[in-house]
Amino acid sequence: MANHKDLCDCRVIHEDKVNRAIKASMQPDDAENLCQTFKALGDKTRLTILWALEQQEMCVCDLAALLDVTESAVSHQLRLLRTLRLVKNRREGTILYYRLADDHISQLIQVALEHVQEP
Amino acid sequence: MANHKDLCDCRVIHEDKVNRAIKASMQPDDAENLCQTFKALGDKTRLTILWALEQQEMCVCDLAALLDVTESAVSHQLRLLRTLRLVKNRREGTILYYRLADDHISQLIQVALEHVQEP
DNA sequence: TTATTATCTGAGTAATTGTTCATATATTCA
DNA sequence: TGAATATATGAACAATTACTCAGATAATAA
Repeated sequence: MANHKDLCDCRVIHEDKVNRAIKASMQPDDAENLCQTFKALGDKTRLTILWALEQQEMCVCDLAALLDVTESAVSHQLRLLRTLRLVKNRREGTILYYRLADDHISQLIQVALEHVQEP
Repeated sequence: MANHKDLCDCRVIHEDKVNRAIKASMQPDDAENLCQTFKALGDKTRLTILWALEQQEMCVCDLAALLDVTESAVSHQLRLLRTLRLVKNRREGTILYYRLADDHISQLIQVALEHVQEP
């Protein structure tokens, strides 16, 4: 992040704008979490997982079959998605069924879809 | 992506679920663009740029000052954001003022913020 | 035209990341 | 208890990526 104490080191055309932007900066924690969340969505495998889970809960090996990758790969990705609270699971015997954690994920995908489908 | 013709190669517990997920798959183009869009949002530099532009239009060198990186780095990132239609610019003399391309970007950040700030 | 300013671009590099493989854990059933 | 199944984990490798540096455009002003 910017070291805002020596702005003068670099060329600045509109110092007022820069200062306004600095004041409006996000909380570092929020910025970091936001970044991680979008990063999680920005991968084909994980996005496909989330899109599938939006319609129905699924287990690891079914997701692996859908994605045509190893179950290990899916498991690694699910751990990341769990950590970021994007998915939850429930156990039924030895099988873990994953589902979306809340409605925000659907919303994010929906808005982004609108964006990319815009003429 | 999955080669859906030889699902039998890998272990599947709920074939119906997998087939349903396959049927509900996104258009490959949409999936790709969606992925690129989220990937663009999933970077600290670009996210900071977008967050700043949500409040006011800014030029390259001001963004460089805000971020404390070279103008070249900002320019590279802005090119990516332009390609994905996340930002637009207008020229005033030699200066290019960048702004968000449409309201979707704000919405995406807003929803994601709600998610990460959830208790 | 030439000089200056603002931005862009290509190449090279260091850091990050997604995958597979091998192995470990956890739950169920005999 | 021990075997079988579903998932998780750690290490290692290949691919991607974000940055800096050096040099190229584009618009303005003298």
